[in-house]
Amino acid sequence: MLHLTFRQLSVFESVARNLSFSRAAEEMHLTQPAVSMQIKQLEENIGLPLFEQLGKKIFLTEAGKELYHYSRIIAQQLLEAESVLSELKGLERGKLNISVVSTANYFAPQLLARFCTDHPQIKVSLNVGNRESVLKQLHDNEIDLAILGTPPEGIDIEAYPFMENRLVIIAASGNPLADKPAIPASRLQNEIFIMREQGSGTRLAAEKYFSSHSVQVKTGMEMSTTEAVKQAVQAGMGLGILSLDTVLLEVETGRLKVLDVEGFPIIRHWYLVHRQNKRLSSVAEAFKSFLLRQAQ
Amino acid sequence: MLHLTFRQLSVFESVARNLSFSRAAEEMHLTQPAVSMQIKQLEENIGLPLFEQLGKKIFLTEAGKELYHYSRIIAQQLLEAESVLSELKGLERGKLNISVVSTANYFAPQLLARFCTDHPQIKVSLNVGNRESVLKQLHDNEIDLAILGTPPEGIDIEAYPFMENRLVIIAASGNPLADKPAIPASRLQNEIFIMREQGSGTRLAAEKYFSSHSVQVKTGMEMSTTEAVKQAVQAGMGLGILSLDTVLLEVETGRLKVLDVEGFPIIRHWYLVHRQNKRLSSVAEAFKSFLLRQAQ
DNA sequence: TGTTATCATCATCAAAAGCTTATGGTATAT
DNA sequence: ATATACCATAAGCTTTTGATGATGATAACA
Repeated sequence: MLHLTFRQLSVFESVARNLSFSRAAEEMHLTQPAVSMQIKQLEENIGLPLFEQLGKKIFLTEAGKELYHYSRIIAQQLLEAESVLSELKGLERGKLNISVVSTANYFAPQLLARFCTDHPQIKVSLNVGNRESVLKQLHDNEIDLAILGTPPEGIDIEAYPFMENRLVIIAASGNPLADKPAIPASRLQNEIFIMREQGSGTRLAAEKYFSSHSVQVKTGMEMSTTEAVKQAVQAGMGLGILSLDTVLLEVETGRLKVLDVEGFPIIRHWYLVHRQNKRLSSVAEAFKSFLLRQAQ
Repeated sequence: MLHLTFRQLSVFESVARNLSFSRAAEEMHLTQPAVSMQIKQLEENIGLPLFEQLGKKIFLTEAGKELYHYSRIIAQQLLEAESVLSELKGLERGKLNISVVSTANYFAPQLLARFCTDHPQIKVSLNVGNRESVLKQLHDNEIDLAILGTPPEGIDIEAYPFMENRLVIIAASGNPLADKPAIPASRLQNEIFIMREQGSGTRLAAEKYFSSHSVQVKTGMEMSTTEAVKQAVQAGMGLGILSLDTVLLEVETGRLKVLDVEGFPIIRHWYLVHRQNKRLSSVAEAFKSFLLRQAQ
């Protein structure tokens, strides 16, 4: 196996370029014997002469020419690596791997878009999934950051709230409760609620509300997506509890109504989450502080 | 400037491939702390973490992935360089730069062809020129070897005779001297000779012959090429003195006759020549000994 | 012919590179 | 809860590396 050193190669490159040991020595701020020694060692390593001296002049041997070729390629690659890495050090380049729960998909893209405008060279990989799959990705270290409505229990996690997550009760615009002010919790007794599936953060919060207000509601209908809940509510099949963020558009256009129920909106938060001890890339770090600035 | 070592890179490559410090240590016959230290130094050099540890597992950071990419390219180039150089060490590859004086062009190609048959991978650059230009190339170190009829005077040269160079007097087939046996030197008195230009080795030898045999000949016609001399002689314009090697074909077909003159053929030699202290490539060395074997 | 430019060699020294062993911390698995 | 698998860190040692300055040899140059 060839055991060269970068030092040897770069000295060699200089000598080959200048076709002079002395010039190379000057260029590298060395004495001439130092250069001679490096070249000698290199030649011993390789087992072939690289230069030949005829009179005052030196020439590259065939082997020297070949090595010069490779040493330039290698130097080139090193330079390139250096520049890529130093870009990575700053914020000029890099990739942000982030996953968000599907509910967050209603606002996360805008946030990312704003971030990308500030850092145009950055690549983003945004994953949308249900809570479970996002947590798995986090655990498998496939992503740098995640956005969740409820930080997971595991101690291995750091979670930062960065935005309010207002849960509201929505109804179709034709619902009798629509536009009624100050609806008491008890009025919800026996109402039909379209819910997300078991395990969703929103659902947990809703159930906590119902039990703490001692209200029994009918929760037979389970939808696996927020969109399905909205559709069902809009069709008048019952009431829904959702993040305000996910229904902004429908409320604005009057297709859905937000009910003014006692104890609502339930104010929760969106959390930016990453594994503890995770060494965030500078990009991820930047996005994190970008989001946390939003918190104020 | 990035100051990496190949050691660091190769250890890094192993760790990145195994995604384990301990496996890499085994693979490289090192202890695990040794690996840790190499990686740590590498990370310090670069200024970025290359791995992150989450629990038992380690992962490449973004920077690590980039560096892995480059380290593989560089390793690849090194391997390639290694193989090219080791081929150069043997006789599998390489280039032979040789120049011959134009006269030698009548036999040099055959010699080269035979040599190439034995070493098919070798590239040959054959240059044909007059003596002056060949000597200049030798001096400028543009060629490894040269073939000359007369070794130059300079002390800076090594010359090896390897083949007889018989100078003969030729005449057109209709010449009255043709086929006469044992022509005395005096018979040449006042004959017209077609000669090569001043400075050619052949001409020098011829003039030496004439003066030592006290013969005056007419040497008005100077030709700059051997071919021109042959044509002129064939046309009956006079006699010529040339290397036997250059007229073999014409003698065989009867177009030219070799005269049986006293003191002829003048036996000289073809010389293989290179600069003193020249570090011959293994190919050149091989060709040299190939030619010298011909000498026997 | 002497002067100059250029590379090789030698003796010597300081710095660093590179290891190993021992030990410690932490997350995972049992 | 304990054991295990991993990596980090520290101390100490040897070897290698990289340089320097002095000196020498040789070929080109003037």
